[in-house]
Amino acid sequence: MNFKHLGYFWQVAKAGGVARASEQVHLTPQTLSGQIGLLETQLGTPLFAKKGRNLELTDAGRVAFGYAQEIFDLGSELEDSLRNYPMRGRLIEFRVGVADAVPKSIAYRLIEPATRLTVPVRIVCREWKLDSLLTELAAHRLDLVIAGAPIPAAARVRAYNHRLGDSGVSFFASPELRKTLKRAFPACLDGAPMLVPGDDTAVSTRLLRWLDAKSLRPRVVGEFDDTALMKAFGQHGSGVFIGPTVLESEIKTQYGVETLGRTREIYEEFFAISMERRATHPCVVAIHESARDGLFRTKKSV
Amino acid sequence: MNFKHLGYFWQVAKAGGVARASEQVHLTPQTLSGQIGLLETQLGTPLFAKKGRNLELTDAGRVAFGYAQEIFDLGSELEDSLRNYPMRGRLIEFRVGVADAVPKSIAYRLIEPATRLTVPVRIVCREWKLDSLLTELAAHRLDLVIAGAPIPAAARVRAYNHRLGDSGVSFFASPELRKTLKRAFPACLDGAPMLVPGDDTAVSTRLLRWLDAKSLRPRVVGEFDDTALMKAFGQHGSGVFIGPTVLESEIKTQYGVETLGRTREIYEEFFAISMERRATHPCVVAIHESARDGLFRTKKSV
DNA sequence: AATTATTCATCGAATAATACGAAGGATTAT
DNA sequence: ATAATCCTTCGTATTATTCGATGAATAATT
Repeated sequence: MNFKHLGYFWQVAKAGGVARASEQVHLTPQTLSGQIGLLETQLGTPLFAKKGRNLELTDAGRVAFGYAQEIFDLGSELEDSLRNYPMRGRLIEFRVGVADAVPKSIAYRLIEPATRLTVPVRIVCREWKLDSLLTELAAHRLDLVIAGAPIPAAARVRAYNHRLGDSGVSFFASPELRKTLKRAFPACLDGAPMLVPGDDTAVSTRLLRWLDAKSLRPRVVGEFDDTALMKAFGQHGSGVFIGPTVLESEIKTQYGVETLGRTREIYEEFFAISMERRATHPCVVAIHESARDGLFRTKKSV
Repeated sequence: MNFKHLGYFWQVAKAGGVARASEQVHLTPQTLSGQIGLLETQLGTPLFAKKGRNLELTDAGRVAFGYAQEIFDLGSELEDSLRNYPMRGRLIEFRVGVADAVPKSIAYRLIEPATRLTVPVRIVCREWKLDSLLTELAAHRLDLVIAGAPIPAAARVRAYNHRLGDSGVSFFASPELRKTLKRAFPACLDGAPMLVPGDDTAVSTRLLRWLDAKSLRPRVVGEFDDTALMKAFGQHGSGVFIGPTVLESEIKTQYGVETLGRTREIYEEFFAISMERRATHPCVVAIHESARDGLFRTKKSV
């Protein structure tokens, strides 16, 4: 794939003709025509067809143009990102927002790779409702937002989602509460006291739908926006609660609770939301790389 | 942005050194070294740092590598797509699946551009539950799936979502039913008979949450997987029903119903799901292009 | 129907980018 | 210490690209 040829093709397609493009690029028409010809023979299919005295993209040309558009957009984005890159040795600030529905321990695991850069980093962590964080992100007062759901379409913000990972959920109960449950999982949930996440979270929707599908009707004794608070109530036996399976052993030891069961039919997803299509901030790059390499898979879980 | 330089940088980063890369690319080390040096001066930041007698990516280098990876992936994907492109003149088959929750008229508007290619096209339309369609897609028996929601994470299919557009929803009622409603919108919905979409659709979740937030409690007299059937019931006054605002005038004339009101707080989204990250099938390209150019915005609506 | 102004395609000559060999500095292994 | 790797710098040779001139096709104008 010769990217120089592709670049000329892209310019000509944008300009709508060899002549117009040649002015913009400061090259002669015959150069462009020749280079595009080379690209066409290399790809084995014509990209332009004559329409009157103008050129028009063929269907294959339209496919190629779509790719070219994306490729050169990425190229100039790369240039922008690195042109004024922070000098090495200077302190880098990384401002990250965490939606309050995301478990703290998950947030830590996701963000932690950002602290392991070669350059010194100062992390500024902000926790809030997702829509407030997105506003801050749009105003460039945040570099990244960690959330449990992609950007809602209602929030008219031009930002990009990057799926970092997911996890099934486990059901937990304090030892005393567990003794009161007679039946096996998941039947034991029917009529059991239960703590659920706030109703504007994705996982609460999935949980309620799952319970409904299984005809299980627990008594909902509490609804929490903050999962840490929910676990604290659960620790003292207020009710059964759920948490990501990847944190199962951690939750058990930290809160002294036991696992009732687990399912992959309910799941939590985690997203990094940023203004650029691709990461430019070194900390964001580190987070993405780490997530891609199986943040959760490496641990013995799921 | 010199893509040749970037390509060498990419090769060297992958191979983990100039020497190893030089063997794979059949070039001498000093060539690679020099070309990368040019890239670095052009970008104004070093991409590699010496680590012992080896090279290591700098933070900026990692950013660049991420971009390069994506760029060259796209490049080879483009080559694959066009290398054995269907000969022009031959009949092209386009197999598209439509999730049954998507309104027919929306599906038509989304798919219609695919029929306007220069080459003759035969469209094979399949309508079914989303998960069945995704299975067909994964088996390459479908080229594209049109759905009202992105791929659920539960469906472990490697596919790509492309958001085609969205619309707010309008509330409709037959003239007779409307006369029985005394209050203004949206208060009139309280206690009114209502027809709702099936409970596994995204819009039904948003509708119920919206009603709940406004403390409106309609009598749900019917639940429909197929929106066309829902509208048929609504036509005869069985209950209030919703539809995308972009179809408002069409629904009014076709079913002889009247608009109670509309909101953007409830919305429907439409997605094209395909196996490739970018479209290669000419029909898919046409659909994407048309959607990007504002499929809904051009019509007088929203 | 002939004219004019576009447009793209083709051909050798000029130019700029790229690749290589030789030599040198730096780091690790023997 | 000495050899083996590895990356870099320099000057030159090769290659690919670009250009001007020319020809052929198309569509609007006279």
